[in-house]
Amino acid sequence: MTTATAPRLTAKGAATRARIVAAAADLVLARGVGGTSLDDVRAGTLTSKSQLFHYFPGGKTELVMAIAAYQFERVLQAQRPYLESLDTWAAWDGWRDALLAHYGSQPHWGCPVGTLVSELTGTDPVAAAQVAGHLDSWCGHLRDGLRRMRDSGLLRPDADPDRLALAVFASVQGGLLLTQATRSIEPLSAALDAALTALHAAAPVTTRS
Amino acid sequence: MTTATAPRLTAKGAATRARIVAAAADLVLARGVGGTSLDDVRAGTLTSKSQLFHYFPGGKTELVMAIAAYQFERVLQAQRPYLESLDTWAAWDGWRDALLAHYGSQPHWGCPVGTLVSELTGTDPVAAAQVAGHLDSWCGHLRDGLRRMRDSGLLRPDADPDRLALAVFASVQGGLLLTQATRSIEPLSAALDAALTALHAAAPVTTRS
DNA sequence: GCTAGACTGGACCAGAAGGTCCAAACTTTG
DNA sequence: CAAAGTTTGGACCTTCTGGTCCAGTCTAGC
Repeated sequence: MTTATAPRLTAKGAATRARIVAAAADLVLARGVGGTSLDDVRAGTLTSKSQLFHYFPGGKTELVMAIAAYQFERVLQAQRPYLESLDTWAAWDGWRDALLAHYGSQPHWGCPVGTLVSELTGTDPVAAAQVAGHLDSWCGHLRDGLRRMRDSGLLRPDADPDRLALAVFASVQGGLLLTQATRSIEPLSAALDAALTALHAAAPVTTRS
Repeated sequence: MTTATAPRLTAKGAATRARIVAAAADLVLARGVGGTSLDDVRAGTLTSKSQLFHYFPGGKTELVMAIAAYQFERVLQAQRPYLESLDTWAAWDGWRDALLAHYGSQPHWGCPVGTLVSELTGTDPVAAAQVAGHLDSWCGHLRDGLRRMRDSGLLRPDADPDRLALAVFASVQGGLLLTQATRSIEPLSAALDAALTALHAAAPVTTRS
């Protein structure tokens, strides 16, 4: 739904659209949805108002959704290839390092997807729910990894992968929120370490990484 | 700074001001700062525009700061008396339950302070930093408790209370973010459990709650 | 090379938002 | 009770914002 994107796109059109999304994503990341006007986007992309509505007939909402998808993809990319195969303790460590490296090197802090959801729930619950789907998909990768680890005996049979995944993901999001608030990577680092510690606590006593 | 509140307040004036803050706090909690106009506040409090600027000469920014302080106090209240004496494992369990009970019973989800910081950083970094001070103060209580626990031997001497506090607090904030996104208390519950598990992992092997 | 359709520029609009102002009503206090 | 100061109402202003419209330009395919 809300997928009534422009009639058809030429190569040039697709490029322009991509340019708009990329630039707008940075603006929104830095200043939030409410703090970014379409005029800001226009100025930042050297386009005109009509182009914005040509490529995003749904207006600002549709643009924001496109930004969310773009940022989500970007964040997933930063966690590859670990995210898809969180089957071993080593993979989790690699994942942790990749996350820290990614967010530590960014000029802006905070999770591009999490902040969007937080801001949108108040003004546009429908859009927020859709963006929240990305969060769930992200969390799903953690969940899948933990399930496989339980099946392979790396976690105790009585461990609850769903709940653990939720907890680890909450640590990531919370760490990023504090990272944004304090302008330091330290909270994310501490949160990830503690989350992995909690994960290890669900391993059989015989195992140890 | 930014403390140039109205000249002097009569009892009646103080009551009006309090009424404005309380009602505006609910509005902002439900719809966000950007989603709440001064006209909304005016309508929701049965006041006039001039009163808003009479009690908050700094305009919307000052009102938002007052809301932040109000919500912060409210959240602390919900964690009392545990928050001030997180010296024992039992206190941590009580704190956990108090948090879950508080947020589970609220009509709106999400942390009133955390979401404010997240939204303000983009538009008003100065105000955001001030509100972030509340978060730090909150986290400070956790930190102090953990320090005392290390001193009393409930945590291993090599445990890092500051880092652990940061991690637990990140779990709370992240859990609340997901709680807001999924409209379920489950993420907060899972996050708190995992955080406490990580805390227990920093206890001497002889101790066990 | 011509036509249909995509692409672009920018003027324009209606409404909302934050904020100002002034005059009236009420309280306090000497 | 009268002056000084607080409290309240609401009209008004300016700027910004998302969104519309139309007229021109470019591009692809016949």
